[in-house]
Amino acid sequence: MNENARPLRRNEIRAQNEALILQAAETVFAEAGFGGATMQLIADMAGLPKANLHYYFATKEDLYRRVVQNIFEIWLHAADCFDNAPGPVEAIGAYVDAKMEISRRHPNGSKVWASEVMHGAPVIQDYLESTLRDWTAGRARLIQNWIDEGRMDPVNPDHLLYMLWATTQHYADFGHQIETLNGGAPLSDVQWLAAKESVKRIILKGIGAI
Amino acid sequence: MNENARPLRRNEIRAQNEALILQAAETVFAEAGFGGATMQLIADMAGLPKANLHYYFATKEDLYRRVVQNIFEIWLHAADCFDNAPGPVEAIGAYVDAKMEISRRHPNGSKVWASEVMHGAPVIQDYLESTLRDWTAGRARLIQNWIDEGRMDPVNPDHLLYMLWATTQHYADFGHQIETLNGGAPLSDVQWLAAKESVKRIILKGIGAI
DNA sequence: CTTCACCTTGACCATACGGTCAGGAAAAGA
DNA sequence: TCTTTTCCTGACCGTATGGTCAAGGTGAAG
Repeated sequence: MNENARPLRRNEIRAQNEALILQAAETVFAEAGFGGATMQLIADMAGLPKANLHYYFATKEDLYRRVVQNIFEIWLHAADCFDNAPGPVEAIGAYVDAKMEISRRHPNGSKVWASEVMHGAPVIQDYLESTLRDWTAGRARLIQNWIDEGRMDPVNPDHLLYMLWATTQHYADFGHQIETLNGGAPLSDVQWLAAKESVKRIILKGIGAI
Repeated sequence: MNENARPLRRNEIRAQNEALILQAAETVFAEAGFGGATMQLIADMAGLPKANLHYYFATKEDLYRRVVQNIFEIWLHAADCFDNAPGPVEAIGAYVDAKMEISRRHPNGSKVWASEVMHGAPVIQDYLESTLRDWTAGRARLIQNWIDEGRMDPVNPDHLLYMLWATTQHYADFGHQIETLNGGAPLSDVQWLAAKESVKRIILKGIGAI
């Protein structure tokens, strides 16, 4: 860090180090889980002494909480495309694209999120009960409208949303399994495109939107 | 354990205690992850002293390995319905039913499996590369045959399989999230049925099998 | 230059964890 | 009955972990 000679300003130091730590923490938490992650490992990966981590983040849980919150932001943001779309084909298509892109670009974030939820969401239960619940209810209403307008089959909106989450996040959370089945190589650009198209095609046709 | 007075025979003792420990271990590993789980916690949940765990399972990793292997057995067994079915509708329908039932009856097992894969499959990598790869290749060939016979759309068999895994396992791995969005209550019998039918309907229609 | 607030870090601490072991209890076999 | 094998467990050990702290370094403000 700070390879060039220019001394860093205060704000830069703080911002840069926090980002560095959060990045390293996301990786380590994703690879080892909360319990398996150690502050020492995160510190090594960030290239800082362990004590410095505790200067910026008081406890391991604080650090973890920040990591999870960051992911939740990204996660929610992906849903914007859902709102400004004229109909189910565009909305769901764009949503799948966005979430697949997240799975590809932020696989570690997705894993941390999955791990957190799997362990009973000890840290972000309140988010689930407020923000996520509201978001889900709103999108379910949107879907119901499309159904009422005859633009898609009468499917259960909740289960459709679960299906969208499941299929897209699977490519991040189970990326290692997919990679192994792909002969040990990560999916290529072409394969990612095929995955996206597969998911979109099957779901959109499955709900009678195309 | 051994509530009635009858003394247990050797074989019974061993079998009973191993089962007790494996059951407790599955729960704890699912709730806390490998790193977060402690032998003490597993021992408490099994109602045995910690030293007794190490009598039956030498190390924490041995115990974990056994838990994961048990799950893999169940997982693979669910695939039997795939083989003896006359066509895609029956095969995929039965497979979804079976996997949804596993998600409902063995949510902890599914979580441990997911956790293991998410962390790079340190313990069961060889299974992925042998048994699972073979299984997947065989099923993909089956699907390709159905496509060639014009019994379903020309979809990518691998991505279809991923979709089946993702959607069904989601109900176990993200069960807590679903429960929260369901007002804090577990899915009822009716809701589980609706979930199954939703998944089957969308996928089967989505691949042009119905 | 001086002062002050912020940043850095090696050394340290208490605790909790995985694992060991010796010695006793209980069942199986003779 | 006596012997052998298996099972049980409290007490213990070395280590690794999350977290603390005091002392020193460094950019900003006057």
